[in-house]
Amino acid sequence: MPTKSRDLDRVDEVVEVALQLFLERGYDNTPMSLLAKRLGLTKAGIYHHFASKEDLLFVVHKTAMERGLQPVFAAAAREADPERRLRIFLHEHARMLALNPAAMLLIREARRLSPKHLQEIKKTWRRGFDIVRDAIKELQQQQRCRADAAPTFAAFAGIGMASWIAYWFDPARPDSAESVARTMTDIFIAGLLAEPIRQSRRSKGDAVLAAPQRHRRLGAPKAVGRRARQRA
Amino acid sequence: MPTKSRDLDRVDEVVEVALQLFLERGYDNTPMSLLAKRLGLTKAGIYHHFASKEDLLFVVHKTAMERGLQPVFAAAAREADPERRLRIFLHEHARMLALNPAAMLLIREARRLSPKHLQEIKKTWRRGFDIVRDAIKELQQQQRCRADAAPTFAAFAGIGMASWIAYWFDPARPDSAESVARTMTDIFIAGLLAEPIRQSRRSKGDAVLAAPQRHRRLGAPKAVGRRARQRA
DNA sequence: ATATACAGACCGACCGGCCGGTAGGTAAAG
DNA sequence: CTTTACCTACCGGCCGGTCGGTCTGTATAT
Repeated sequence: MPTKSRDLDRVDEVVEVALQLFLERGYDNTPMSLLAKRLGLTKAGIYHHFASKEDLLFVVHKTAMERGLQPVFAAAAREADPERRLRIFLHEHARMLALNPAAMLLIREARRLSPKHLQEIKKTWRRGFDIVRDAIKELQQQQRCRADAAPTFAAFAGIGMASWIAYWFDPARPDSAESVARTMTDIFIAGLLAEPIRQSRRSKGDAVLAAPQRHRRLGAPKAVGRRARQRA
Repeated sequence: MPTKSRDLDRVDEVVEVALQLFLERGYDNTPMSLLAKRLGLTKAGIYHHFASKEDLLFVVHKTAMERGLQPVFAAAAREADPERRLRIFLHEHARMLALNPAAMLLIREARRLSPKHLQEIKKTWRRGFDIVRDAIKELQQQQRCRADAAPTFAAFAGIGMASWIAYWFDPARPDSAESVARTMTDIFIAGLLAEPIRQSRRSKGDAVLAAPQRHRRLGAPKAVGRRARQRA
């Protein structure tokens, strides 16, 4: 007796399984036929609910954002003090990524979206970034943190630190999520609030860094070639 | 007069163009036929040099690691003092990712490698991670930095902060690479060396964080479903 | 110096299979 | 009788990979 409410669930069900599959195998490497099989229906059945594969990816993205990022933004926005706001954002962002690794889809598969859809998704990312950067700006205006760090770079540093969690955190150990989030937030905030100590301008450490080692971008490496060993 | 040396170059040439293409379009989304066209030869021509597409990806990976990561490791390994070693590693790592965005392939496409190849590539990543973690451990043993941070988490924090650069840095503005690297390194080292100030155990800021907001992992969101608007 | 022999680099044509997507029908609910 | 939610059957095209062969440069025997 599949009625109205049951049908609505179907769409969410597809999104849920697609999210999982795209996450495990990657969007490009996930055929619609496999998704259909996992759902116990056929490709045509899915295309009854979604106009295209890319459209499905977009809905998956929106769902993941709503579930993962939006609560983090909301928690931070409630706080007036910039230091605490920053702390809350980074802490919640880190914890979210540790506990909800599905958020990594937002990082990995965003570029498979059509330009128009990508733009919409990026708008949300931007909102989060602005929360962090503005908090840092406020702290600088109130002379409560180092002035030698460009807010944009510092913001990317904090967000990146936390975002990287998705790449290494073991979801089987959710107990340590809190500890990881705490450690990262503490280090970042402490580093941001610290005096720029620059230990005795031109120390030995700086000397090494002052000699900018060139990075080759193109050009011949030694000899990487490996002949094909087929039809042996 | 294409002689011996010219032929060896061919393999590198393929790797170079493949690197570029995999980076721009993604491994799964790059047909061998396109790669062939860019090189001015045919698919069969490529398969004369490489046993399979995955094999090519592996060689591309090895090349990118040799060119991007290895020099960073080497620069850090030369330094005896753990603080300066850490500083050099993070600084060079950040600068490398900003100036050589091709390194992002190592992050993005690693999981398309076969298990055996993936394992080998991961070994190199691990070496870099150990350099950072060990430096932090040394600093703790010498009581030169905060003892409340697990070296593993702190290491991931520092590396993540820098690695994230690949996602946002604009390669068209290479002048700011140095500044970005400097900012991130400064913040991280300062935060690591800082006293764990934990402002008055159980302050208001902590209270918010102490109420761990649950993250849904699965389950029904509000109503994300969008009927397909095809065959309108 | 010329004929012979071989090897590596490469091409045109092709294959089996999969992939995104669709046309047309069916069964059930309202 | 219409709408919704599917399914069966299929299409055109692309994709990784292969096969048989060709061309070119070089090494060797005479």
